[in-house]
Amino acid sequence: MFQIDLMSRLPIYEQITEQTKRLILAGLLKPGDKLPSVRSLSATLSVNPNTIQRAYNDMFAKGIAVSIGGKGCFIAQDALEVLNNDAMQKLKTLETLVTDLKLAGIPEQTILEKIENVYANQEGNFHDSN
Amino acid sequence: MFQIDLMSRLPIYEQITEQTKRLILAGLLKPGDKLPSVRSLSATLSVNPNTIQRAYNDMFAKGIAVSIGGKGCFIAQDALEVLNNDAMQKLKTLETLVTDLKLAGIPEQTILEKIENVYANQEGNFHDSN
Amino acid sequence: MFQIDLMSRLPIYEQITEQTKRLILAGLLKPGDKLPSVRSLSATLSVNPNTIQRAYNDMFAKGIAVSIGGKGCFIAQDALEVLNNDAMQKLKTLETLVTDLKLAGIPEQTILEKIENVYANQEGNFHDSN
Amino acid sequence: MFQIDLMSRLPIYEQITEQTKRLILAGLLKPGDKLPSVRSLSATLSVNPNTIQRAYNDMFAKGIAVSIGGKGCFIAQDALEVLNNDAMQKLKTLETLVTDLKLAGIPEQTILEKIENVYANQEGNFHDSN
DNA sequence: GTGGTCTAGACCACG
DNA sequence: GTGGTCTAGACCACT
Repeated sequence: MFQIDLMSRLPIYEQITEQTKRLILAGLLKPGDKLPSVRSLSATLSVNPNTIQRAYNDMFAKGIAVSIGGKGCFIAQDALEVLNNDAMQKLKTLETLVTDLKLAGIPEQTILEKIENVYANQEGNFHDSN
Repeated sequence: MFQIDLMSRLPIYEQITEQTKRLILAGLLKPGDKLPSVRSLSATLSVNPNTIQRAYNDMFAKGIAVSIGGKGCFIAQDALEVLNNDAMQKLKTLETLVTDLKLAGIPEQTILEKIENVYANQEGNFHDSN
Repeated sequence: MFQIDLMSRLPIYEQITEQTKRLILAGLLKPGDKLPSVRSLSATLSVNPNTIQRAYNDMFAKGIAVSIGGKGCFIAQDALEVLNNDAMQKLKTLETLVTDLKLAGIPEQTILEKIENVYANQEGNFHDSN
Repeated sequence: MFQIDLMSRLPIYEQITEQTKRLILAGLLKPGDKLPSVRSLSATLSVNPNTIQRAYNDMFAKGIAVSIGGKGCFIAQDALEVLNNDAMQKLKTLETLVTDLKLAGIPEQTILEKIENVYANQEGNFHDSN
């Protein structure tokens, strides 16, 4: 379910947050769905339970997930709203990235082709009807 | 010459490296140009000299700049090659970013417009013929 | 009869205790009245029977309810005394809360209006003569 | 500077967050002020550095404080905005608290007197001119 | 069983 | 020196 890169500059707990976000955007996790328990995910990923807990706390703080007493952790009902705000920020990142590419002499056509490819590919596209 | 954001997650020394790269791409710094001395830049930016030194070491390691004993630091002759490789990596980053935006339900048109805007804007555009 | 909020930081068993207190204060439950059986309340609220039992134990310990072997659970005769002590504690909580609001720059008038509103509203007001 | 109650139901890290909030509201900490270092506060309070770190992370997430590289942690520039939102929530809490007190038979006059006392007391009142 | 908190101690990156 | 991350292991509260 999750793929951890120990060498990444991104801390493990943020990797889990990020991947959870993507699973939600991809429709593989929906609001109300249960997340794996701290201990089980800890075992699956061979990561300390504290680190998993921290990832979950991170998601609680961001409003992506909620914790229910001795029951477990669940995707928040309004997780999608949070993720939409995220997308707005990413659009800005894209702008500076493209500016860099332009300065580096990359022709506009090259970039447009990349984008065509992404949008032409239907894999993982669960939101067409939304 | 440089603009440091103390709040950024990007370490200060990397901010200096990144901005130097942009100045080169923008043509404001050319191979052979002299970089400010560690002490003067330290004073200008109100940044610890160690941090400036680290930024310069970073650029030496990447082949963007060279140190000439007793004379100072200069933009490397083959700095532009290095920056071209950089651009290739950024193209990949762009691809995952666009994939995320697609999943978030951002329409392709929105992204294409952003790119149009960047390329339509002639500011700082010194490398059209590359 | 009870309204459980699974998301609340307040444990479920305390939510039941608190709401029982309010029902007593509102006069909807009187000393000697029978409380629902653990099993039936468990079913009604879709809450684990252990949790209901814990809530009842909580109320026994506080002197709000009593268990009569084989018959069921009942509101204690001196439940109202217990609740009066409760009110004294809440007055202290109110004081620190108002202190915080004052520090936050909330004008006294705003708070006085809130209180006026509560006392002006006659709903559920069964104890005016106490 | 901080007062920790190990027996409180409120976790230590939240006690630190809460007390920091009050210090800000009281004007004893202003935006831009430096918070004690993780290690020094850890020593002062005899609390594990991890716990202090968690408290600080909590404040970062809430926008009350910011962390600057190897420099230290500081009160965020817009901390006061965050605290104002906090006050709005507390006003709601006040309302339910007063409702409880009314039900418990506490006369309105008693409550009004309490509030008079708080607002009459000028101690720690740094915001009169704001 | 679940999540939540805390301690202890190590290591890294940044300034 | 600073903060940030992670592991290991313990303990508690709630369901």
